[in-house]
Amino acid sequence: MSGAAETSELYELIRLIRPVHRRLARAVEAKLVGTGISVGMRAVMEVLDEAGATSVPDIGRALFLARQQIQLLVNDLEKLGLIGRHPNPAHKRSPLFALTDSGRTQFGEIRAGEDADIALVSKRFSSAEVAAAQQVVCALLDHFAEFEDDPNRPRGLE
Amino acid sequence: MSGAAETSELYELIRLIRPVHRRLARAVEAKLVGTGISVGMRAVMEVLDEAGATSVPDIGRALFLARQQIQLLVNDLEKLGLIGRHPNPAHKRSPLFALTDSGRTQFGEIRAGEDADIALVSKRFSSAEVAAAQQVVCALLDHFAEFEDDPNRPRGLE
DNA sequence: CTCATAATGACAATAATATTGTCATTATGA
DNA sequence: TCATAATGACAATATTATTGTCATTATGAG
Repeated sequence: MSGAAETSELYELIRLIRPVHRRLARAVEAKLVGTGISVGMRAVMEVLDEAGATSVPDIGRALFLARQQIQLLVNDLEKLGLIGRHPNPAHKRSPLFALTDSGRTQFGEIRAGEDADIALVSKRFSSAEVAAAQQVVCALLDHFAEFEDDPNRPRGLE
Repeated sequence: MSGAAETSELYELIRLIRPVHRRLARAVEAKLVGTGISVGMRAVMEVLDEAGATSVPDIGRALFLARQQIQLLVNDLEKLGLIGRHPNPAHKRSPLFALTDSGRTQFGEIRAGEDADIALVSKRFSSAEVAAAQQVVCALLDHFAEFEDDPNRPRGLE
């Protein structure tokens, strides 16, 4: 095993984050043209597909976004019939939202199209390389949470 | 060496990109408070620090941003005296911009502060791990360029 | 050299995303 | 019971990014 990485190596990785974020967003957007689904709406569908019925604030926490932002996306998704609301046993005013059959079908098609592209890249790398990338990026996410004034974080004593 | 990565592994990495981008931007921003320098202006300074005197369109290409965006940032940086213009032998109307002494000093201080944070993360990983991460993310950047309608790309025949 | 084409600065408008604020209502927990 | 936190709803704003236009200057093909 080689020694600790140089700071400059990680810095070069960080410099790639903004451009790659823009390009991924564009790629996702390109596959959504004509569906009436935005990138944000797709992100909410992703959470619901993975976690099942979820409240608006919890979706926000999963996506590191403010609940106000999520509320708008959820409203749009409900209008399109892609998600539906269900009683929340834990909170009378805050319903749970889950994908409808239509929503699940459409999201599956979207994901299948995306995976076709992702597979082209993933096959060029070993499992270990992708895993390392994920761990490093995840560490960045954790470390730089210190500057986050997350409006959704559960408030303890303060 | 293990075999090719699963698509799902790379997908999980991709899901981290947006949140980590936001957090890194916030972290950068936090260190710029009080300097009058924005994240965008800092990005331009980074290009000039690395590449030396550069024209506005070339800065845009380096950052994958439209020249119109760069022009605004460059105007602001010039007003602050952080960059200065120099004649461009290759183009009469398009001057080259370079960091002034003041700009170079300030950028150096900014980078030093950033590196202190980055070092805390980089020391947790091997050089090979960070290199793998960089290669994977770079491959994503390359691959998803297909959806890019880059307004700055040099036009060939079309 | 001439001329069509591309690049550039400048200005403008818009869109998309993200952030912040507020308030009435409902839950939660001490 | 009561102070505190969470939530939906509505609103405003900020930031970033994108797109459009036009006059001027370069560039390169012929």
